[in-house]
Amino acid sequence: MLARAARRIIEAERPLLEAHGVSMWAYAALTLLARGSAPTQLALAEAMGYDKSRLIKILDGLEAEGLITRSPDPTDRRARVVELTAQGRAKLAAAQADIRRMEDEVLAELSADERKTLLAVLPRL
Amino acid sequence: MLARAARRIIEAERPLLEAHGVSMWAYAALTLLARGSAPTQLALAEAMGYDKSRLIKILDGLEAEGLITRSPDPTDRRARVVELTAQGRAKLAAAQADIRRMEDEVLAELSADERKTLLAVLPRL
DNA sequence: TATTGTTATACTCTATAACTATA
DNA sequence: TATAGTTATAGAGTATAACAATA
Repeated sequence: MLARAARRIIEAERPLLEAHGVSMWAYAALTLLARGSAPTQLALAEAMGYDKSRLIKILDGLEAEGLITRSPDPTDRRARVVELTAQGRAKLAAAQADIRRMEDEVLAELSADERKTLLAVLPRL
Repeated sequence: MLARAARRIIEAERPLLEAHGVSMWAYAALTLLARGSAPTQLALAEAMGYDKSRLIKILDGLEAEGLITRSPDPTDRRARVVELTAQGRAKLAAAQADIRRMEDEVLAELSADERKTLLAVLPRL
């Protein structure tokens, strides 16, 4: 049931993200970067539950579009600090607005109590 | 959040299913066949949200292991009726028991009310 | 002509191991 | 020697179209 619900949401997200020209994983990366809790590529990959080697081409694309910057970490020159640009923040905000709208439509199928419980429970699973 | 929760459950399922020698999609097929609501291969594929051409090798495997039978539909000789064998039912029951145990452990993290609401809400999403 | 099951093929996604540069 | 980022490659998963048999 979880997988089915997740697939439904992902399918609903796909056209919205495509309209903004970002893939699902790119969107996930932007979202986590906006939180600022994953400064380095490895930390970001782990936070996303993604592989560091697969993350590279995602970041390559985002960097080429000017949505993020990669700069060497002064305290450890092996590592690279990934940061959102102003464009990146704008793109994320625009995409998030569309997705929130879609999510609100889906959640409207539930009662207020159900919505509350679902949103409280999901992060704990 | 949905995708993350679904992934967690799927990861927890993987070793259990492997111990029984069935893949995730094979398990899904067995589960739907047990309900008897998807008699033909096409109906089964649609019920699983899977592609009919990908389903073939799943069924090939299940048939080779003696867990299902494929027989021509007398009313439409293009179609094949897929049915669980006694072995198939036994295999499914054994796997389901392990998975239910795992699910109970996960759900034990929630309160009774939360469990009830979650299980009522998920099928509707 | 359309549909069921099947096969083949191309394409994407994923996992793994190696390489570099730093530590 | 170990780690962060990168690259390359092989394998699994997926999508698509074509085909034979039947409707």
